[in-house]
Amino acid sequence: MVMATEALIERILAAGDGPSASAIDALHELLDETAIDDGAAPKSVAEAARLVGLSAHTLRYYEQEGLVRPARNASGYREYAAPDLRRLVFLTRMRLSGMTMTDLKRYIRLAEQGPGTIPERRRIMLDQQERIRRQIRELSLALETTEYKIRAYDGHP
Amino acid sequence: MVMATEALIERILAAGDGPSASAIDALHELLDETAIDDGAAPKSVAEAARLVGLSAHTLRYYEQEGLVRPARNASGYREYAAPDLRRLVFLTRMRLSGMTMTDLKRYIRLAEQGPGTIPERRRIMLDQQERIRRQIRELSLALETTEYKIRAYDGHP
DNA sequence: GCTTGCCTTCGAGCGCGCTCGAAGCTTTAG
DNA sequence: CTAAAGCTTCGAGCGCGCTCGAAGGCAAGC
Repeated sequence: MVMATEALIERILAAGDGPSASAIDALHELLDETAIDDGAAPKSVAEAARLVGLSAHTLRYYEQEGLVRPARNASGYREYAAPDLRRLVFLTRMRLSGMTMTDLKRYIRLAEQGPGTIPERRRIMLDQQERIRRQIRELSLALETTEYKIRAYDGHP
Repeated sequence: MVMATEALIERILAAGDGPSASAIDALHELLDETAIDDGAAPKSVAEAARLVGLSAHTLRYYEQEGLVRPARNASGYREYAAPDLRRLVFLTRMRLSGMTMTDLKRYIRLAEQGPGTIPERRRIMLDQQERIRRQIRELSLALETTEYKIRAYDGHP
């Protein structure tokens, strides 16, 4: 299963057209969350926003919703350290995959309650995984449809 | 490219867990739009809605937005014939793949203006195709993340 | 003839996830 | 010393795509 997925990703990435300029693509360099350097200086809200391709406004909103709790410096400015950034990457991926704010808030709340909530968190991830698979199936169908239309427009019978 | 995508779809579908009960899955039986029988009696709004997994309310809304124009019977009831149903399947797939109502309206308007608009329609489909590919890449990344979490929860080091 | 259920139009409402702007403090550059 | 850029909080607003409810017409079964 894991192998099938990795092969799939390879295929899709190979089928792409080189490095893209999309803000979202920043995440592609962060495939492994541990790629975020623990030793680096903490990031400001704008830097963190750039990292995950969201706006600073949105990051503040996420904090307000309890999804992330960056430390503050002496002036009250947010400081996103490595664990905060890793969490942001996680949050962004889950949001992009269609997980709702409600579910994400529930998940983070559980995560902050310690290991006792692991079974429930595991369940949430399994459900989300199923939703993602269904979405990929839907997208594949839509992709086929565009291919069909384009072929027709290009005069293929 | 087409081959790579089809191989991809096969993999994903093979990785699934058999027939699902999701309303959206109705579309999977309609992979080929020509699978809709031209000879069959036209469908009511509720039947058409069931076919594509939307609500009757939504179908009326689509009509109001000019996306589809079913005929009416003597009592003013909508009658979705085969071409209308095919269009509904197309619309639903495009919506599920994240195409906006605005773009879809533009596309349909062009389609109703005849073959002169084919270059522009082709362009729209190419853009949509690119968007779908990016989405699949994002979803693959999210899928990996869920797999990573689940493995961690299952105690894999 | 009456009930049941599906159909019609219309306009208003809504949930989600941001998104923005105002008013003010801090830091940096010149 | 000043200006510019970036940070803070707060509350309001918004765009999308439905979603719903009211008020009434039509068709079929008892």
